[in-house]
Amino acid sequence: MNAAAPQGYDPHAFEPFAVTVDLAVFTVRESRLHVLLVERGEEPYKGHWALPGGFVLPRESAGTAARRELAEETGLTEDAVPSLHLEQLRTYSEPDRDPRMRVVSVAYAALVPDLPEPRGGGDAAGARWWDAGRLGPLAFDHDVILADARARIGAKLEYTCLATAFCPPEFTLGELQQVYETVWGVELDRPNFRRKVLATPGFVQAVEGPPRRTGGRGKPAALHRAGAATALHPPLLRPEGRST
Amino acid sequence: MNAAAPQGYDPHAFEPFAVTVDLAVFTVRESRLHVLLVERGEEPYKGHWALPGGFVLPRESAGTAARRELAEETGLTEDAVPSLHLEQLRTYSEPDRDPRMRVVSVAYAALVPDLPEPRGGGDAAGARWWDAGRLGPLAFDHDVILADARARIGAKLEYTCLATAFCPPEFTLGELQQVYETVWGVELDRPNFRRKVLATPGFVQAVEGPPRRTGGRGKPAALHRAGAATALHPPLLRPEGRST
DNA sequence: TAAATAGTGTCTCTAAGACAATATAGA
DNA sequence: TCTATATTGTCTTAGAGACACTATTTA
Repeated sequence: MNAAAPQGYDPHAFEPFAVTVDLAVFTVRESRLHVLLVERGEEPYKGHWALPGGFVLPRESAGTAARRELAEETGLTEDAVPSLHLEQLRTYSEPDRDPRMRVVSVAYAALVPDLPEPRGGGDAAGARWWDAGRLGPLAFDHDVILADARARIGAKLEYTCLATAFCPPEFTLGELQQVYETVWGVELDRPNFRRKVLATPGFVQAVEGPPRRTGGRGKPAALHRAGAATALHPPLLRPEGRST
Repeated sequence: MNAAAPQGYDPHAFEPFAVTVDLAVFTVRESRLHVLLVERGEEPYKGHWALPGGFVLPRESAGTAARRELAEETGLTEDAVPSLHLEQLRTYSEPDRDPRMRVVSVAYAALVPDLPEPRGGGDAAGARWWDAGRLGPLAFDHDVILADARARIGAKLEYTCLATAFCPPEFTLGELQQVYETVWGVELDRPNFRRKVLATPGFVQAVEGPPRRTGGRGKPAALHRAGAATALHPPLLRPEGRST
């Protein structure tokens, strides 16, 4: 953008680039990784499912557009959305990724706790959660975006405290472990997981009041909140470097 | 890009988005991290230094544009460029990041071995290497992009075999260690570094022929090539989690 | 009681950190 | 010789993996 424009370049003369955002919104539901998809009502890919997203408006950054879309698609209240984890993934710009026109899409990954089914605020009329392990082909290049998003999230669980973003404000260590096991597709040893989490300062903080909560019929578990730490040193490496 | 366009949206009616790439090209020179910058000859930021970059052409992907710019700016031959490490960093899209028009820029980081001063093939007339630790403010938001790029590269040295991308085809373990020390800004214990690198299958492979090379006046070191591995399991963590 | 989940303790082993000692070059 | 770099080896310690055992709930 600092180099001279190509000879004779005039931004208005070329077919312009459209810039959009696409969102891979993940949650953990019933021990399965789920992703929020919307059904396309128009060609191309009519009837296929796609990642939610939309145009970046003329005075918006891509990040702002992504947060706006996230609020619209999840139907969450204004004050709940800013606390959700949303991170830029990468940008997809193959010339023919959309047959209608030249569209460059900035992809984002969002992590949310288990939410009710979306009641579309905007375009999300046909939005629902899908088991990320049982998806047919998605519209456009969204299979690739989704795979990249899963890989990124799985990797970040190793060296960040991101897993708490999947949990409600108060959670048990068992629930936190479920997040790791679900995203990584492995089983972890409970005592060792517990030792690691508690040994990392700021990962979680115990909720002092002795209230406890049951997960079914065993012993109630102590509740925790997300701590202030964001990085995990040393990391919590997934067994054998499998990537699902 | 799947949601309906905003009411009355016509791609030609709005001020269009321009899409560019910006490159943070790094090398290690004389034990210092260097970055390739170009001097701006026009307003805005005339006389300031900036990351090399340019427009994404109508039939190009951003990745293709980045590789094209990398070839132009480094002045390398066609066959040398494809082997260089080039990775997408993230996209910068604040509405006012360029005062002239709406420009969305996809940033890339490139790692190259120590190269001669660039003799500009194209727009790179005023291109040169700068010590990344002694930079004045750059044009546009390029300080932010550069900082993000350094952080990413430093982090990736921990869990990938990327460091070899800074080295010539054959290198000594001391040179490889220099890469880590320079990028991280720390000193590492030589025997331990050596043990770790050699214990990671596929990180480096010894060059069998007993040719050796001197770095000054000590004992000559054995030569190695980059191996086939890309990931580092377990990672080579930087001491104390400092981020320079 | 049995079954299920939460939590504690312990042993082992890998690998990283510290650092001594040896090897081979140039000045 | 001395100095500088490369290379090998050893001791210690932090932390992960495996797993036995105890605690507290519901059925």
